[in-house]
Amino acid sequence: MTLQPFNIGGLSRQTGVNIETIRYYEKIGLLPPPARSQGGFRQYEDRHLQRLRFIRRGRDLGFSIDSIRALLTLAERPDSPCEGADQMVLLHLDEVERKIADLTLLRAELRKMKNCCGRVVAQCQIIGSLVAPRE
Amino acid sequence: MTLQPFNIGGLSRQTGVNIETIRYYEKIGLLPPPARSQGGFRQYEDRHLQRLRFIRRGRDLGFSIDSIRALLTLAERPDSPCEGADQMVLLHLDEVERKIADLTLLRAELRKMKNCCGRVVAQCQIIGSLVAPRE
DNA sequence: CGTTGACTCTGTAGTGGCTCCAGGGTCCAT
DNA sequence: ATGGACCCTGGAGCCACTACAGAGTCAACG
Repeated sequence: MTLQPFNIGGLSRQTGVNIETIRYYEKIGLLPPPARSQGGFRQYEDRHLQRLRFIRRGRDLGFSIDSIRALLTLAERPDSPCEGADQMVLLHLDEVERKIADLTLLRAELRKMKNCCGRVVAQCQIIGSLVAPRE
Repeated sequence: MTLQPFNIGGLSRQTGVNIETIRYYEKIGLLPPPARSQGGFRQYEDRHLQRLRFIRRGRDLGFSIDSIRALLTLAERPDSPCEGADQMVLLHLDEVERKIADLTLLRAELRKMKNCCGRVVAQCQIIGSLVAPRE
């Protein structure tokens, strides 16, 4: 538990979130604006730290800003049903699985392409398969 | 072999590339500007079709616009050595493999998260793991 | 008390690769 | 001559940041 408020740099170090990104999150209303010092420096408290860690973790898991916004709203109402969260995870999981499938196909294509002729472009398999894909 | 020049809509249909995207490719110098009709319509020829198909295929394979530019330059010089193309494919393959690995980890995390409690947010595993990740 | 140097502020613009739109002009078949 | 499909340009918007300029603040040291 941090008792003293800290600057944006401290918050950045404690969360691994870029300073510019923190300010950006404030601008788009994801992180509440903190108090300011007399000179105008942002003074963060523990609640900001908690919230930013939540956001960071959500981003690391690949959730969009909008999804995180929804998850934060949910998290703030401990008595509300959590189907919404469940749905979002399932949706996102689907998306991730689709991406993995796509990239796996891509990888296969690229593996077919490599092992180039080693000579000149005219015989090059890579260029060739871009001009007309091998079936 | 198409003999008559065709409009942007025709080029779009033959390649599956959006009209707006075609104009964008022209603007960034990826597709050479075609002749124009008296009224100012773009009139494409076979070489544009070939080139755009190459671009499309490169994009489908996940290459960046810059990489495609380089590959096109290579493709235009049939006598040049094709190490460059080889390098680019290998680099891109590495990247794709890294992405697959990342997404696979992500998928595992998301699978751990799902099967939510089915009740309220206070006991919700999803929200919980965003607040403090399970180890 | 003054200076130094690390830190922070605001506002704006840029990234990639498109996509969308408004407000107009063109083309061609009827 | 007209209708409807097509096309034009220029600019803004998308996502989630990132980079920068030019200025101001803070705290420790001498």
